[in-house]
Amino acid sequence: MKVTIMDVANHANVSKATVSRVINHNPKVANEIRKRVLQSIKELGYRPNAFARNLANNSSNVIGLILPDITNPYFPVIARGIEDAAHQEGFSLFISNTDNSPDIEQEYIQKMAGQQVGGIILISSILDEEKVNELCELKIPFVLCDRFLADTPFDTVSIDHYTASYEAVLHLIGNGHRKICHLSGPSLVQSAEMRRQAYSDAIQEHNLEPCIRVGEFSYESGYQLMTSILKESTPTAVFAANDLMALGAMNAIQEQNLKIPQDISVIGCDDILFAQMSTPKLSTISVPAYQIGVKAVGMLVERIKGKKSAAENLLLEHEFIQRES
Amino acid sequence: MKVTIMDVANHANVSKATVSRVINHNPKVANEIRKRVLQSIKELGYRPNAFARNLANNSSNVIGLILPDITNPYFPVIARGIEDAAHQEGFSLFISNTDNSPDIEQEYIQKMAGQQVGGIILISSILDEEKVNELCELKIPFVLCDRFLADTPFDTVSIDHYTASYEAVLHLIGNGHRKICHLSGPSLVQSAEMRRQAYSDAIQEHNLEPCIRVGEFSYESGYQLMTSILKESTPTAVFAANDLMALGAMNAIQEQNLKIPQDISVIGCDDILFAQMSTPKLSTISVPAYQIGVKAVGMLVERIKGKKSAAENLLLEHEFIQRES
DNA sequence: CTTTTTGGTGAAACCGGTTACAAAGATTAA
DNA sequence: TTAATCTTTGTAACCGGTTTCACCAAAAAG
Repeated sequence: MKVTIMDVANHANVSKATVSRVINHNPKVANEIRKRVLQSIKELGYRPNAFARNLANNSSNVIGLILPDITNPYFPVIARGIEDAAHQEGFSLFISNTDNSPDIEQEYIQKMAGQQVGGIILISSILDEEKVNELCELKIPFVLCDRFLADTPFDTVSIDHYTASYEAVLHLIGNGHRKICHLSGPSLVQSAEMRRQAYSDAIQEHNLEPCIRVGEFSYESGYQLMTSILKESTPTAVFAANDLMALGAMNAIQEQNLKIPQDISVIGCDDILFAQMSTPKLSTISVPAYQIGVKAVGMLVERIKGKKSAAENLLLEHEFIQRES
Repeated sequence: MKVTIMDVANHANVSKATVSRVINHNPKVANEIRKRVLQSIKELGYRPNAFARNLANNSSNVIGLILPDITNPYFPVIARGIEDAAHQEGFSLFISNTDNSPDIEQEYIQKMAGQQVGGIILISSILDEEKVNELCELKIPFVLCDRFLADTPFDTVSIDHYTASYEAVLHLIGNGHRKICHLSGPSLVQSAEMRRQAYSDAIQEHNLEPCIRVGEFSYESGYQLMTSILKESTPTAVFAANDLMALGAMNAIQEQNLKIPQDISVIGCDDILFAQMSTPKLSTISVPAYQIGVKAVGMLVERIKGKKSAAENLLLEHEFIQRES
């Protein structure tokens, strides 16, 4: 049988109120009694029931994390940052994968809301106006991470995808490349959209020929898109929307016995662990994923505690990392 | 203000009991009234309070996952399997990283137990007798995943690390290798221990010279161990305790301008995503990580529902995957 | 030596649900 | 027509905590 606060109270010969006070470090409990209660708690192996507690003070110490796919190497780093920060703040972490499906995303948000999470960190696939309104109606704190609409009423943390990508493409152009392709992510994903836009703008401003292929944020997709490109022509550089695609593209390029970077340069984005393990090592845009997670929790907790009013839009620093590709 | 069951009851002109019945799909509610209640729920945007619910029926629909590090590419796959299966079964998922620290592990187990999780899936770093006893006293269902002591009172899911590793080493020996090194994981981690043992046994049985280096389950560690080995001598094959180490070792080997597999063969373990992306592609032991996760949830849920008595020890099939290394 | 203040404690209400039980109305059997 | 039964609904107790408030004893003040 479970031991309840009542058992402790009886065992220590006090009322449940007193036990509760001891648990919550309420200072106005006589030292002697406090000791007795603590002793009883030990002896009985009492653990307060979190449900009852949360119910009584109408608060929750869990936050939810909804992301596309923990299996994609970019996200575990964010997740880790979130988890570490959350535990630091005394929160537990729910986690859910959406596979970029708006329906699943919706379902999980509802589910978490129903589970009384204190707030949700959302790395959303697709957030349109309508969706945002729905979220507002849930009356739950949200922090949007990594990707989102320009004008949301929520707190956000991310990097400046546009500028980062723009710089990367500029870097290629500066190195004399004139035929630069872009492997883009799913057309509805905001971050993919911004990278694509940055690429287009940079290309246009230099009067170059754009070449965009849209696929998934995966290794296979990168491989396939690149293979299909190589069937038609041979660019001198590729800018991929993320490292996984870049790695896939590299594989496709090498299969055609082309040399990287001599024949084709490749730039990725995210700087996942494996960017530095590939041969040649992948040049990429480094994203402070762990920090994004940490900051997201910081903002969310502030909002949960009601310390914030206006929505904050935080952009962290990115960095172009020149490696061997 | 939050909408409670009472608000709904008033709005629909019934008692809270009836509303509760409607929510729980209790069949004995008149159709007309059911409709009215459902209507009110919609209109008021009512969401039942999970804390109150769990408190009332003294049950929890969340399970906890404690693992070493979600950032290690092997674990997200297990985690994904767990998450998918958990949601399928109507459970939510808590997640925590221990970094292989027994203390942190202990802390998180306590925390989850205090959060009233229905059960815990533990991918534990170190589980000795004493620790196991502590877990037993928590009176919470546990499923041990991937690594554990031989004789635990808990359900377990894993592969046969020993046999898998033994076969891999045998494979190398069969290919004529006589100088085979082993890069091992942390000395206290059970799975590392079993792989090491399998290596030792296979080597001894063929009267070969063992060569074991102990490190971390990381890329850097693999790199360093291999570098130090190469300073002393040049083996013809390396069996690494996981793919990350194998990849690190490959990097070290290639830096010395040695060819894989011509000069040195490398075998890893886990078959992480990047095993197939490296050049050359890494030969490895494929572990059904996703399935491990799924099975773990299955067993845990059965136990939570009290459908099991004896502890079950499940071993899933592994497979040696011959690639290019 | 009263009177007021202070500090510590317990009784009871409350958080938002679930559920055993009683009761009322409708239906069926006698 | 009346008794027996079955449905459907409401009342109230309960889950395990937190917290307000009243109360009492001891200390401080008058």
